[in-house]
Amino acid sequence: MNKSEQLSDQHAGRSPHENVVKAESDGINLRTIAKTVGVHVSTVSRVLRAGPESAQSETAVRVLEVADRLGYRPNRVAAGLRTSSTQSIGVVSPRLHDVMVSILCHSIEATSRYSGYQMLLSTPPDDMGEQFRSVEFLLSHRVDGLILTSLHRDESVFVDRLRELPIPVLAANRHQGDLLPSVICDDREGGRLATEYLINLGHTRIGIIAGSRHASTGFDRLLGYRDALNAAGIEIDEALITHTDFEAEGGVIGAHSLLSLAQPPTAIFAVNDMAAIGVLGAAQQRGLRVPDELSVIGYNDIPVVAHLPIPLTTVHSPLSQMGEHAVIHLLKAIRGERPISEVLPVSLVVRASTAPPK
Amino acid sequence: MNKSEQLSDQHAGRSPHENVVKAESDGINLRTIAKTVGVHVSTVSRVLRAGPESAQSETAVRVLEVADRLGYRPNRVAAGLRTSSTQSIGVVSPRLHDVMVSILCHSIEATSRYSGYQMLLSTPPDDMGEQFRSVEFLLSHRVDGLILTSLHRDESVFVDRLRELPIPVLAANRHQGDLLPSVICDDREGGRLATEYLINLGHTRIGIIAGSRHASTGFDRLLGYRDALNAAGIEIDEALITHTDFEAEGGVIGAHSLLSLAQPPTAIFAVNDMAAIGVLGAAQQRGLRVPDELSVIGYNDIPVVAHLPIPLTTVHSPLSQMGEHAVIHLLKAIRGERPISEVLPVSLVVRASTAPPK
DNA sequence: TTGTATGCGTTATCAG
DNA sequence: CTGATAACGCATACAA
Repeated sequence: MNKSEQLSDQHAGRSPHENVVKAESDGINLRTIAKTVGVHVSTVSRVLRAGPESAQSETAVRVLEVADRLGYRPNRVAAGLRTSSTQSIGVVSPRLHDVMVSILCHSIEATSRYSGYQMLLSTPPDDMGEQFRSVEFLLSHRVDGLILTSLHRDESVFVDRLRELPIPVLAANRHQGDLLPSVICDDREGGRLATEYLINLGHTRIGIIAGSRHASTGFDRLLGYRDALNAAGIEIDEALITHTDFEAEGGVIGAHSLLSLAQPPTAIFAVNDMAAIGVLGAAQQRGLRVPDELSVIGYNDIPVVAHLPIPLTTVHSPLSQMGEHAVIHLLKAIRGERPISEVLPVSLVVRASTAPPK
Repeated sequence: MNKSEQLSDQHAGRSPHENVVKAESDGINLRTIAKTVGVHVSTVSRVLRAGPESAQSETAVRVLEVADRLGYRPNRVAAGLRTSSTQSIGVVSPRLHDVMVSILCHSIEATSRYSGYQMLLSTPPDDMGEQFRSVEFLLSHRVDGLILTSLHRDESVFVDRLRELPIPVLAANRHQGDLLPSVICDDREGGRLATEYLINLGHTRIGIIAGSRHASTGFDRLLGYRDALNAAGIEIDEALITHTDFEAEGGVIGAHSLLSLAQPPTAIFAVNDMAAIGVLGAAQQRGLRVPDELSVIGYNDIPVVAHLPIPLTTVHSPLSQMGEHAVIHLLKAIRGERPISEVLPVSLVVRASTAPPK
């Protein structure tokens, strides 16, 4: 598809002479080719842009051949200035160190690259002010569209500003009601699934570590938790609901706080896997055997949890699919289509960290 | 430092009128400002480029004020075309889903952004052919420099091509001898430290899961392993050396293969933490208690391993520092300084997964 | 099918 | 200190 990509093989078995050519290749542009072939720049531009398959004329073939030989690499910066399309998308994604986030970004990048787009990634601190600075930064690089993976709830000021931008903006992972088109996983249903499973095992006192208050993911999973308890006719004890961050440390702290209650829970639902790992650690510290004395359930199904000494029961979020779909939707919006939202289905993965209460 | 960043606050409490202005701000460029103020474009360019602190003349102040009011965002694409410097760096980093890699990229991005540079990230499959395609792709976007975090050993063809590029190229994490400047951690010393510690505990049969053969990290850590055994006068049993990938799955497989030996090891050194987690899982499956019946030591000290039910003894690699220094060195090279290499010191972190053999 | 001319937004050079 | 002009590399409307 892209000229320069196809050319890359050319250099594999090159002769000393071609080496010299290559050394000069920094400055190979349309004009160089035009001069070499003896045609006008615009002709070269047209031929190269049409691609090898549609090389009808004699000149076209010569142009392609010379471009190949000189190792021409199109200058997307110049093209971008002219067409005001840089073939790049900006991604604002705090907390890249979180596996869940890095898997998402991995997928976003792979899908973009496959579509001929370059990802410009910014991973600022997780507050909307910093995120908006990243947006401004990416905008100055004239990205064609934006994906934000870490929106905050109730920050309509920033969302309003995002909506005013001259390029399509898409939310992934976390959403903002209907204010921005989004591709997310069905967090509410996932929270319900996890809680319902624990209830079916016989648990009635179920603690939840609900993550950061500003994340729609944790918020929606908590809604699902309430849904399941309500459906089962179990009264909700607000003391069993605790908020922390999404790190293992938060899981440790949250678990200790829950397990120190007068009537401690027999099961804990952590709304992300890292926190669940922290819960496992806290249980160990308190001499509680998992799952016999405490059931633990996580969320997201990051790869490591299947390989823990006690493999974790968790809710599987299709993270790669979420990234892929986010890019697909964004590219459609860039091409002028009306952006649409999507909610991806999740599923429960039962492993060894859950059992009936004793 | 950057104009547009400072301006972002302007819109926080804007009036309806300014809203209208903002809606048109897509097309705000130097010419717009020049026309509004009544000066020439080049004047505007100079003033804006000089910054607010050096606003001497009356005109300069007016220009700045208008730029502010109109919400001017400099077009780095256009500037890049003119100056042939896009204020961006390309990063080729396969395996972004690996926490170790994502922490490194997180740090690279943060340092770049802090320095006014944008990171263009590509995370292709981990083979040099794909990586070189990514390089070509980034080159077409005219990045000012490149960082590669996943070089392969003995692929001098590709390294030669990298050396011929018209921009500075730096290796991070993995190196290629002295062929490319690099910022890495002291993997050989880390491997030695880990092995020496096990030897001092009394272990003599120490298995090693050495990762992929093409990674200098695993290779160097294996060298350190040999160093320590040699120094202790322990003969090296090649049967105790196994190669897998860097995933938990590989650790499981490697551990089972080692523990099935006629004379199984009493300790296993996995050259990365995820593999070590896999070893813990395999031990569990075989009913081996860690650390009493099997000592396990990992590598890198990714955050999760401190919170495992059996906190992992491991070698701490300064990953964030590595990313930071890589960017600093690369930016120096971009400014024309001679690129230098660096080897960062590592340290042993003793936790609960290691003990004397029974 | 090919050539001509123009402009994308910015910066740099030079003259005033 | 400011203004005029050209150029970066490419794409396109238009004319031939």
